[in-house]
Amino acid sequence: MNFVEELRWRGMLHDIMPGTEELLNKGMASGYIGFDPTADSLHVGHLTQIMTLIHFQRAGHKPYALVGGATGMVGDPSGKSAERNLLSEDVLQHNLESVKTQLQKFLDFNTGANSAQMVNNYDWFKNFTFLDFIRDVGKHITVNYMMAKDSVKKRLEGDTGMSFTEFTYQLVQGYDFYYLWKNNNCVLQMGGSDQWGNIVTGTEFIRRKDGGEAFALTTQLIKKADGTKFGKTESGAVWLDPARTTPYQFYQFWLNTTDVDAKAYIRIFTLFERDVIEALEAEHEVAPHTRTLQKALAKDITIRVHSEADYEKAIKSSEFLFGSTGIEFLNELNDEEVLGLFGGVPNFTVSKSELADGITAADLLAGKTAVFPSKTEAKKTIQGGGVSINRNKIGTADDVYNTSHLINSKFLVAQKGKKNYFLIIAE
RNA sequence: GGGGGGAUACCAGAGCGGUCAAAUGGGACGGACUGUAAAUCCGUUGCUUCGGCUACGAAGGUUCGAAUCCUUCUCCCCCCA
Repeated sequence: MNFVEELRWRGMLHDIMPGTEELLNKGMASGYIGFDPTADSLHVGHLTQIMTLIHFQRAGHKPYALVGGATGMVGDPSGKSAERNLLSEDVLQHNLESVKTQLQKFLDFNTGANSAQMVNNYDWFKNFTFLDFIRDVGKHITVNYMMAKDSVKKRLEGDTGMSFTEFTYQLVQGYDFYYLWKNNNCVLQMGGSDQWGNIVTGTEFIRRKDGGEAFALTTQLIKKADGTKFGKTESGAVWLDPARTTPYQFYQFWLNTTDVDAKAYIRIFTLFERDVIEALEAEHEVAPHTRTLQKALAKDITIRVHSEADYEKAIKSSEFLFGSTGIEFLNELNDEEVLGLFGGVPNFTVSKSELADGITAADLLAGKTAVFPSKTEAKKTIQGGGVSINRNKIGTADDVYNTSHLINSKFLVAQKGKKNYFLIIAE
């Protein structure tokens, strides 16, 4: 398998330094991608980079996943219009551990010569003094060169300015590349297209300091066909951590992909071979309403990020919530089964005795639970016909609900819009 | 150091003494249509016990009345040195 060719047909390749492909075709090479621990979980936006590393390893090369214990302390200005707040060290440490654990799931760390390896740039930066850094690193790169970078230029032209700290980021990342090149024979750094500048600072530094040669490859920034940002939902980013985004929500996110995007995503986020993908597309073309692509996409990613069992559960929940099964179906289930079915759905608990006295819809959804952030908003949405309880549209915000509405004398199923379900448990 | 401009809701951006909870656009959310798609159209977009309450960078002041005028402060941008 030819790594670059693979990225190319999948539409993932953005930019590649001349000579990179030739080098990789010569035999096993080492390459890396860095992940800064800005949160304690990766999100779907990171998935492209993860896939790139996976392809890299599958093509017989040795992938390094770098976690940015050091770079995370500085803050990458790329793509950011304003200075960011620094994270405290203990938050960073916590994030680092979480991100490491997540990354470990995707690569093979025990496959002989091209086993994946995890490195943390804090290890080589922690004892690097400021004076040593400006003498050994800063001296080789001119400020003129650094200012010409897009990430810097934009901030200098903009009206928010940029701190020296963020300005330095590219040198810190550049040194990472040098370090891995020198000590681990790592000749290629990969990343999203916004990383091109930072990566090239690295290859430039390697050239100027040691006269060495290193390469760069970037992948397309994933965008939706309508130009909006990929990986966001109503409730924010879509995380890989099941505690932040449940497997059901994760599955739903992919299932809701538009037709146009699904064609691109199936290539980027799954490992299906070309003919398999083309067959799926053909099938989708004939009967788009069955959403073949979305289902295949959602299934594959959910299984790889979570598990087969999580996928099965997500499917069961989805089939019930969006299928033709009536709400009465719940009567046939015991409490455990109901909770399982709604496992991925946000749930709230209300006191049964309070419910016995009757609670208005507005109070129930905005006071006793957090389906809505305020009663006003709950009322407005109810007025607009956007809220249901037990699949029945709520007429007015003053409608009263009591224990007689409970399913299995325990549950209420609330819906905000068509797609957002909430389980209210009375106990 | 000197001079000038600015800070308004999620964002952009009007308003420049009352009729302003604040135009307009975007975004977001909801509805109709549909395939849990796209496009389109429609509605909502500070909180509320529906009496009001809190809001236009912060704090004071003038006024019957301030987002709008005055004072001080904070922050940002531009030009000159």
